Amino acid sequence: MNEESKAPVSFIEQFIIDDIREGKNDGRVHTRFPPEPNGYLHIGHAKAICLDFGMAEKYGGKCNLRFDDTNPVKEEVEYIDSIKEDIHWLGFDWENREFYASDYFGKLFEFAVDLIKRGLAYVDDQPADIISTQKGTPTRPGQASPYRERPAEESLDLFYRMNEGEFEEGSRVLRAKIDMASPNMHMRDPIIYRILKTPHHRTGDTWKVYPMYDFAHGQCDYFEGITHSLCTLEFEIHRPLYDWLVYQLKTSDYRPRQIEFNRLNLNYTIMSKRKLLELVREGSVNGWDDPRMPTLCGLRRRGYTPESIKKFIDLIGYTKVEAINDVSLLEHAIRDDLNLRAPRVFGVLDPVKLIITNYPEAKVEEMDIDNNPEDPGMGSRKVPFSNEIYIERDDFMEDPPHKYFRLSPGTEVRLKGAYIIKCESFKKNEGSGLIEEIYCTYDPASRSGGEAAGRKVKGTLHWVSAQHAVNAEVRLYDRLFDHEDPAGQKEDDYRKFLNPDSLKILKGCMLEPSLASAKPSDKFQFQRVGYFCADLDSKPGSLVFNRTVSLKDTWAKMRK
RNA sequence: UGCUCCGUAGUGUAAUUGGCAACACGUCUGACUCUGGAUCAGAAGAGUCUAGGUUCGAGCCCUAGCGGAGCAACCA
Repeated sequence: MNEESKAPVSFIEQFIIDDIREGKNDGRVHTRFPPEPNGYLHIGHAKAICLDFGMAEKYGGKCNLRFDDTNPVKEEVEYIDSIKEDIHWLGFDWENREFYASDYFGKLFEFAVDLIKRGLAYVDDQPADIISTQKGTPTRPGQASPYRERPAEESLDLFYRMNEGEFEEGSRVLRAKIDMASPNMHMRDPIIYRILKTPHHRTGDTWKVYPMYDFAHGQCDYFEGITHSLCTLEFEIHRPLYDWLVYQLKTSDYRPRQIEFNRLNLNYTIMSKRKLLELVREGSVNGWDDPRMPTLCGLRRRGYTPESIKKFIDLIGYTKVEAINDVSLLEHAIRDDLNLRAPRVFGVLDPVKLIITNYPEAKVEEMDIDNNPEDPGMGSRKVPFSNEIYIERDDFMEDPPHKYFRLSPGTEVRLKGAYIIKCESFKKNEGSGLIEEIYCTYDPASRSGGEAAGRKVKGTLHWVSAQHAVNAEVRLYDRLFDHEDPAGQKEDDYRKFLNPDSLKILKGCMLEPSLASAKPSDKFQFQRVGYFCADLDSKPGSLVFNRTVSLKDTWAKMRK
């Protein structure tokens, strides 16, 4: 027996625990993740993936990957590979259980035939708008279709002919015969099969009729032996239909159970696949994997790790409350993760030249600097130091305000891993007001690790030797929208809230030479600045880094 | 004016058979630091949507309201 964890479990996990204890379905746990291949996975899907695969893993069960491909008009093969890649990236595996709803088209068709024979389904010859108005409204019961009592043999004949391609799309549908007066709209003789002549990406033109979601999902669960069918809240109202269909299908005591949880919402972004597609098509972002996108490929390119995403999802939990999560929690999760594993490096984003006037011009020293103070095991590296260096423009002020700990005329500051320097003078372009060069002297005895190294100074700066620096482009990403809930504004289109400053491209950034060999997706902490990762576009000689997330900055906060 | 679901600090979650409302993020202090950003310590912040009821005792149970979300695609 494993020792029980004391952490509280979600209501879903509690259901699973109870079901196991009661011996339901022989105590099996078998879940499924059922994406529709019509777009890229986003962090909201990650929440479902972590639950589906996570519960199976934790309770010794299995989780199937099942593509929900019942609508050939909307679905494309191109998405299938990206979906599989993203799930694997998160660290989950479905082994050989890669299924498709279309695998079951034959069995589903047979089941439909069976329902017709049992008088539980009928072909309706009416057009969509008539069927729709006959359905009534949530407050008013529906009316029976004139075809509702049509003989089974007639429906059967028509259904077969529908599938032969004899009838036009939209001319006839197959409906379950349930209850036109049900307070639940989904029980008012739902359409279960429609005619579609678009070829299917897997079954080609074998079929001319395709099952609707409601007629496929629960039955597929049943065919696969799924025990816990976990989905989002909006399917709650479908559950009676799910149960009704499974009841008609069942041949034993085994029953899959649908449980609904809240979807993931994040502030300052949108999660709708349709809108994300619009952003891509309209060029508001540079593709599905734009680092500003909440897609898994976007987050990956941005520098997020799978561990950080799982941690975040773990933190927000599963409930039935429609919640809007704060991005700062996501940012906390990635900082927390990268803090332990990202090597520290020096990168000057907005360089200004600093000349150490008493340091020999031709001299170069190799400074030994820790790769990660959080983890001595990560070792150290040599960083060249010389008389001309770059520091951050922000790190010098001609007229510093109170509590400014950085460099200004007459003050001292520590160059991280090197010497203490004192600003003696500076050169300013009188036209632009821009500082062009800063002149300092250094204290040779203050070298890190040296005899007088213990001397305290208020500030420590990062720096890069000018002659050794490698040039790079740095992309500063910020939230995609400047409104907390861009999609929730009734009056305004979400596009109105696109943040014009969501991407700032910096050229001519100066990085320490060790970064010259950085490979795409390598992650670093640019000390005092933030976490960065080499972009897919990065190549030796033309380096590109993405800012994943900035470090917390109390100075910046003080200035507000 | 139907049905279903949901209302706990700013945000997200806890509070296993009713027992002084807890944790994380965020915010604010302070300490420490060769990352102002790590870390550590501490603080503020809800009396659990409202009103009744049951009970010695209710966030948990009951009733009635109020508020929010979802449901009327040949989408999933």
